[in-house]
Amino acid sequence: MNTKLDIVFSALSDSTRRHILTMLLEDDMAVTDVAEPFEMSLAAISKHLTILTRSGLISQEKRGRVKWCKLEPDALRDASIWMQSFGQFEAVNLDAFERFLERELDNDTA
Amino acid sequence: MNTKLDIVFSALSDSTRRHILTMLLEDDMAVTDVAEPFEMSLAAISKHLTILTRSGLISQEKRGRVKWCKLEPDALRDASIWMQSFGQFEAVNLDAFERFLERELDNDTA
DNA sequence: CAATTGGTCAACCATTTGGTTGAATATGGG
DNA sequence: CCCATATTCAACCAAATGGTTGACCAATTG
Repeated sequence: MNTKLDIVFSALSDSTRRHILTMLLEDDMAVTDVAEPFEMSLAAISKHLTILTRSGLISQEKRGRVKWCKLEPDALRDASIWMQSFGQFEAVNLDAFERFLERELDNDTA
Repeated sequence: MNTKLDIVFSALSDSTRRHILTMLLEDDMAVTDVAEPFEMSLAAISKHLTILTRSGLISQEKRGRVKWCKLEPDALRDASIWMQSFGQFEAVNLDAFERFLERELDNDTA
């Protein structure tokens, strides 16, 4: 069985893809620009973006010859609910989160 | 690179393993009892439990010849923080969660 | 001790994953 | 029209994943 939850968690289990998601927090981006900071082929990034799209975590829209990638944070909803249940986590502290993100971007870049 | 977050999300991306986690919400269980409801070999479940242990989501302790499995919800903390950032989800509603879990257990069993 | 129970290990297998490269397909600009 | 740009496709590859079976080891019980 391959539920939505499988697909979302599996999409999140790769640090390149998580890094892409954090980049898209800033703004929508074209595929080529998403690929720029990574040391891997454009085709590889294109595949990652396909996986993210299948998971619903981003959407892609072609305008002219560029394909724009847009974060779709609602896709995390069910997964987040599933997870929170196990720990009853308090609401997230945004300062702590920014520090966390910096750490993530330093340690976790492809 | 294979960060902690990779390992946790990857552990969560399998519905058998998520089902095991929900079983362990009830109580600690022996490996054989964890395996009982699944239509797969004990060895397969043993592997899943190893993956969950490596991820920190559960711990295992051998007492006599029985190995007890225990949920370790703290392991979800960083992952949950990471996820919440993308949606600023409100604190989880426990009733909604119970409905969600029932759905999960009905649809998502191995 | 012998037999049973609980669990893992090892070897194997099919499928998926994450990457590569080179060709192909739009689309836009001069 | 021709060329450059943006992106995907196709074929390939190595490694990881999720499962199987049978042998194995450890602990309990009769």
